[in-house]
Amino acid sequence: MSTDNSFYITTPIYYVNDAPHLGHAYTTVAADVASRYQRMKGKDVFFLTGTDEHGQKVYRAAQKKGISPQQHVDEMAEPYKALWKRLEVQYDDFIRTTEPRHTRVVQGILEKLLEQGDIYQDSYKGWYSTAEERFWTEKDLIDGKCPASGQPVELIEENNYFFRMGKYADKLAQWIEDHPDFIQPESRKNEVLGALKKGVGDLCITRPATRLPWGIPVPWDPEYVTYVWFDALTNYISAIGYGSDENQFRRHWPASFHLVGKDILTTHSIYWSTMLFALGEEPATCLYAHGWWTVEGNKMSKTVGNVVSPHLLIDAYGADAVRYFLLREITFGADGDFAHSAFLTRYNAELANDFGNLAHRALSMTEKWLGGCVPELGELSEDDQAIQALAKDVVARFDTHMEGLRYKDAYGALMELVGAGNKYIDTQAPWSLNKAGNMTRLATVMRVVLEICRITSTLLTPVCTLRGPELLRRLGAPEPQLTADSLSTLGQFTLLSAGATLETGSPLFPRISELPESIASALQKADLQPKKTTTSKSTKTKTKETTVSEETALINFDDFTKVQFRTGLIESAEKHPNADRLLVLKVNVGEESPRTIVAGIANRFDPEDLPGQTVVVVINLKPAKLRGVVSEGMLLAAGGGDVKGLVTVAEEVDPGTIVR
RNA sequence: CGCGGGGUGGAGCAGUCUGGUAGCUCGUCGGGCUCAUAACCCGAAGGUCGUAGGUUCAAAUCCUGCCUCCGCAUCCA
Repeated sequence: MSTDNSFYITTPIYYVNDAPHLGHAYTTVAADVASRYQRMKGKDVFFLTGTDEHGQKVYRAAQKKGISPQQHVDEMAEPYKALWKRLEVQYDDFIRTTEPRHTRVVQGILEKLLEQGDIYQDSYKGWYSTAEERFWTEKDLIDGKCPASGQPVELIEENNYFFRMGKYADKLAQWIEDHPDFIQPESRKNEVLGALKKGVGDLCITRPATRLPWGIPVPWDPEYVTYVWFDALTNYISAIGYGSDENQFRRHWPASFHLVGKDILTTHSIYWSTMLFALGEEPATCLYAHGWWTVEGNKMSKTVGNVVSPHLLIDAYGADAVRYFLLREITFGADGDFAHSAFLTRYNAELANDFGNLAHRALSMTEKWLGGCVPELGELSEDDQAIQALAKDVVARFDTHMEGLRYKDAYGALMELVGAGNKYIDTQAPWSLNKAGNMTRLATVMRVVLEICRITSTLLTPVCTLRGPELLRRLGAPEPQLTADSLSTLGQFTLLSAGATLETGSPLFPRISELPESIASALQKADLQPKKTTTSKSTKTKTKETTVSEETALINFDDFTKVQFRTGLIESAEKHPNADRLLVLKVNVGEESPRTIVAGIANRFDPEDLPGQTVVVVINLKPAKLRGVVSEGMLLAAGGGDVKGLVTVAEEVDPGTIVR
């Protein structure tokens, strides 16, 4: 059993084949801030992240590059480590699932579970697509073919090993009931309970090595390798010495928090918890599922994602600001939108105007009128006592919120103190005290403000890892080392040492008045309008975006003439019977009978609005079947994945007129 | 009947579990201050909390129906 002083927090291990993006950064920064805060409080912190390195995709990517899978994953793990460094992420360990210390543990667990009868062999039957190298269920198939490739599938029956997950389902349901804080946020709890109610079968945990050569071998049967979840989830204990260093393991387990994206909550709660039950261990204290970011109102995709590439953000705004925004902008657990305009607003309002400016005015007034040293704290007035009480209250509330990973609320509380500090300066009017020559009172007032800066920057240090300590240094305050006791004294106005030299310096968080050039051009490339703060809903959806982007490789005129365009008159349009985004159109292109054309424009157009419109059609495109309907051509439309308008002809022309 | 999340002053959100004067940030308007990063402080305008009904002394909050938006999945020739 871990001690009360232990704080063990994990991120998911990220799949090496993917490039790190904002989502990865979000989870990891959240874990980092929590662990830094707990470390500051004197907890025995262990912060684990890492990479998931097995599987078909990795194997194939390595083959493509002509290197060994191990070489490949060695290379691919680096971008993660590099990003964490730039983002000021301070993990205690970075586990990779190809490391012997991990594979050994997985194999050990397999053997243990086999021995106690929780693993058995059975046959697995399914439709296998050689082209896609994966199984499909009966209802996935389209016309009995592979839905992805259209290639034939075959019914394969193969033996595999199964974990008796179902055996532990009831225990898990009970555990969730008995531990109301186990799954956070609470709204997610019902999701998991719902999944449990639907029934939990056993889990297939192997694949034949012939098909999946890149995985952890099943120790007693070299014909098989361990399949993804069983391998990956085990990282949370293999990294802390399970099966090898009992003392270390007991010191940290059970983990305080597993941070996961909401998409992998169910697997984590069900697969992982039942695995732990089978091993005779408790699950983590809390499984926290956070939400997803959209970008400028759009879901993340490759192009859209570039707009918020973590490196781009760090270059443009710096790690402190990025970290702060991620945790401050949205409720941890809920979804949120990353809009650069919102970023600037948040940064300017809170870090630059409110906090940075508070520190700057405090330091420069003290320098100007009191010789640039920490002044003595005199007798406290009523106002002083009020703000002192607020400071203590804010520290306490901040702590409560941080313990529950309610970052937004924690920083909100901190901003209350900052606001109170600004107001305090205004009401005390130190400039008047200076003019009146009331230096004793002036000293006290400035001391109070400086102490507020100290308190704020101390609590901000876990998230603003650069400027937080920087301000403390300028205040002549030592690096914060809190203990459970000192947390209660942190809010007092007596911790700076009178007489210590202050350093005003340049503003800590300079205002950013314009969207950085790099961001603006990324937005343009991705064809995204930077959201204006005042844009109303109606204009947002109706605005026609005409930006043309994409540099395309040049083609010959000959190449161009290969594509035949004709005008086409839409005669009818109806919804695709089997796909939400598709419309099935009959289009007259000057031939005897109209063509059937399937178009992915259902998001934009209602079927009844289309008949009678003249559009431009590619007529010599190879017919293709889309969700069961053959499409004999293609409509031209403006917009990439997101259709914005059809290409039409201004003058009236007959159907079938050549377009070039 | 695929799964899930929303609809709260101009914008973005909190509050909904545990009914009881509707809150925060930004923006707008007016005023103040001058130490400061064109910043800070004060005040004001602006919402019958999507809609219809129900329960209740009392509903943003509980119940039922409906409308609507958005993710995921199938899918964008």
